Parts: sequence; C-alpha cells; structure tokens
Amino acid sequence: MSEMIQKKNFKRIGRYLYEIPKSFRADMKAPARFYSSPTFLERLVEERALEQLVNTATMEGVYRYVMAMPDIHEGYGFPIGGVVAVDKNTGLISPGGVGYDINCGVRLLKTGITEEELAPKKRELLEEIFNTVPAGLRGKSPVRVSLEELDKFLEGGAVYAAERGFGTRNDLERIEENGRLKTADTRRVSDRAKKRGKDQLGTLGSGNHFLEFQKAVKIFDKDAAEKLRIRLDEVFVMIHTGSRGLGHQVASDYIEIMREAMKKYNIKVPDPELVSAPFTSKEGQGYFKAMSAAANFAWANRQIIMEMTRRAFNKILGIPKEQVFLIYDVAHNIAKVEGNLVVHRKGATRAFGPGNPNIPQFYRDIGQPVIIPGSMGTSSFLMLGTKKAEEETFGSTAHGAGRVLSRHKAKREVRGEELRKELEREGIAIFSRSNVGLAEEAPIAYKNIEEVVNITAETGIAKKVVQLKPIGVVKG
DNA sequence: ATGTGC
Repeated sequence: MSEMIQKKNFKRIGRYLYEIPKSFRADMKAPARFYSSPTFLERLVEERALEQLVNTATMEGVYRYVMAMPDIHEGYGFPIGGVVAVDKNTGLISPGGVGYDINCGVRLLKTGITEEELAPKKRELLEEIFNTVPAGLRGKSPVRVSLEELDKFLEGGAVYAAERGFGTRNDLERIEENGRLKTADTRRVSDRAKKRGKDQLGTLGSGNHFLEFQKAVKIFDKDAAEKLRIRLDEVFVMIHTGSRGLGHQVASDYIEIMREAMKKYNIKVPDPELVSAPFTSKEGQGYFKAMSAAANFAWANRQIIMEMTRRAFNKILGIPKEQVFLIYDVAHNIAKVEGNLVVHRKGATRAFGPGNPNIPQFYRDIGQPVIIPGSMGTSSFLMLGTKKAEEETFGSTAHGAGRVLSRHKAKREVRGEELRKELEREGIAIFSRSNVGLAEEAPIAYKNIEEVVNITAETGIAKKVVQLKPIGVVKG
C-alpha cells in the first residue's frame, strides 16, 4: 500500500474542487477529484479517505474520474462520500462502493402544521412514535411477515408496502425509482440475510439513524419553496434509515463471494477491501440483484415508518393521514445503472437537474429534491439537483455531515447524559434509550453540515432551498 | 451501518 496523500499530490482545479492526477500512481486508470474547502482539507489529508478514493481509480472500466463529495470520510474499501461510475459492459461492481447499509436513505414529510401548533402535543406525539417505531439494535418490527411475504417486500419495495396498507400509491412517485428496483431477485438473497431482516421491517436501527421533527428556519429559494408548498416555521418529519440486518448480510455475503471470484477473474486490487467482480459476471449480477432486493427492503422500511408516523399524527393530533405528505425519498448508499454506466453512490445523493425524465412531472421544472440530513442537534437541508451535477458528478451531490471522530473516540470524549441535557435546553426533545448512542452521534463527531452544503451550493452541484432545525429526535 | 470486535 502507498504512503499517505499529501497536499503536494493534488491541485486545486476549481474554487472547491481538487484533483489527484492519474500520474500520481501507476495503477490509476482515471484521475480522482474531490470537492472540499481549505478548512476541510486540514483534516482530510490526515486520514485514509483520499487514499481510498485513489484506490477506486484503479478499478477496471472506471469512467472519466472517481469523485468524492465534501463530506468524504473513511469507509470500507471506498470512502463514504464517494461516487464511482464504471462502464456497464466492461466495468466492475463492488459491495464496498455501496456500503454495508444498502439503500440507507432519507425521506422528508410535510405536516402542514407550525411549531406553535405542535408544541402542546410534541412530547406526547414523539412518545407515541417512540413506542410504535422501534429504535435501537433489537427493536422488533410492527409488521408480522412470513419468509414468503418477505420476498414480496424484497421484490416490491415501497410499492408492495403501500399495497399492504402502509401508505398510498400517491407516495410512490415521490420516491427515487418509485421505491422499487425491478432488478431485485430474491433468490440471490441468502436465507441468513432474510432471517435477519424478517422482523426488522418498520424499524429505525441505531447509529446515525433517526426520526426527527424539524422546523423550517430559513428559505433560500422562495420560488422553489412555494412550489414545494413549504412555509417558514412549518414542522417536517425526517426519516433516516436503511436496510438493517438484511442489507448488512447481503453486503457481507457478496464480499465473501467476490473475494473468491476475484481469483477466477484475475482481478488485482491495491486494498483487499476493494472486493469486486465484473458487472456482467455471475457474481457481479448476483450482487446487483441482491443489492436491489435489499434496496427495496429499505424503501419498504421507510414507507412503513412513514405510515406509523402518519397514524401517530392522526391519533394524537387528529390530523388526517393525507396531510402528512411525502416530499421525497432519496437513497444515498446504492449502485444504479444509469445510461451506459453503473454508478456507485456511497454516502452520496442522486441530484438530477430540471428537465430530467427520471424525476416526477411536478418537480421536473425545479429539479430533483435532495435531502441532506445533519447530525443530531444540527441543521438539515432540503436542496435540489442541478444540470451541472448531471454534467460533472454523474448527477450526484453530498449526503450529510460526514464523520470526523470515530464512534470510539466520540464515546470517549462525550458524555451522553450531558449532551442529552444540552439538547433539551436548546428545545430539542430527545427520545432515546441509549446515552452511549447519543454520545457517538454528538455534533462534534461530525463535519459542519453548513459548510458541506455551502460547498455543494457554491460549486453548483445542488441548490439550497430550505434549512431545517430539529425540535425532536427519536433514535436508537 | 451491524444479532458491534479478536
């Protein structure tokens, strides 16, 4: 393995854009680009993330350049915040390019009520959600499914969840891919993965996953906000979760399968974590089809959680279910076939611009909604995709704050109980059974979300619409 | 991220 990448190894090619040339290492097949700022660079050159990015540039079939978003940090094989596009006929697909939490993503709901209207019932409502949407590692599902029915969720994603009574057809066009990848094949998902996922539909999980009440505190784009029917002080619900144990097991399974397959295909990689297989190979297709099934599981998961949220709003506040309205749902850990490419987005959000036929008609003139969750206690943002993102980043932008402290370090440096009190003092109601879990997600463990968002906005790979501040948190 | 790691 090579030495650490230093500042002299890359050049600034735009205000917030840097490039490590192909000549940097003999095995690179394309340059490596990353969006960053002088402040972020200080930390970045000290960690392994850039070296991981360079490693991805050695992959067969890599197209134009590999890329990292400003929230880049170290991940398994690929950096989190990485975007790697490969030719679908000649390129490799890698589980590390998607991550362990397949189709981790975010959805944003509009409630139509203001913070003031919510205030008297806020805690009661959060408690109702806390009791009906399990959070944490061992949370059991509110949905009882057989292994046979689980296959229907894996095939149908949010579409099947809606048919099963969790939400309506109206929700589906507000989800990336309409909440279902048709490339799913349940036969490529191991029994072990199914067993792990069976009782986890409709559960939040742990780590940085959450359900938050947020209020709109700042509008950057009045016209777009109006089209999205977003008002200042309105309350929103943001749901951030993924495919739980099922996706994790799919990732683990195919990392093993591909480790073996690499010998057969004579694939050499600079880091063993960069396991991969030709996209067109049996193993590559196996992974893609299993990953698609796990992605569908995640969409069904968010769909069910949304419906439980609607039921809670209805029960506690008497609000009609259709008033709790889905704005959009994005995937930020996924590989997609787009045109002639397989685009790995790992900790990166699709950000298609105005006019793109893949975004619903009613958003087509403004661009695809992009949801950027902040870390606990900090702001989140609603943005829009752009034409420039389609031209420069294979239609991608950042996904969130990005860690700067490992979970381990955060745990050592933060006392969960203190943090809980501090957030409550700031008016954020915290519903979590784990103080350690809170400490791991402390704001100091993450990059400044506002700077991440500003970099993407300034470079034009996303456009700011609304800033949201948390007023209540449910997490593991 | 994850029935938390060796």
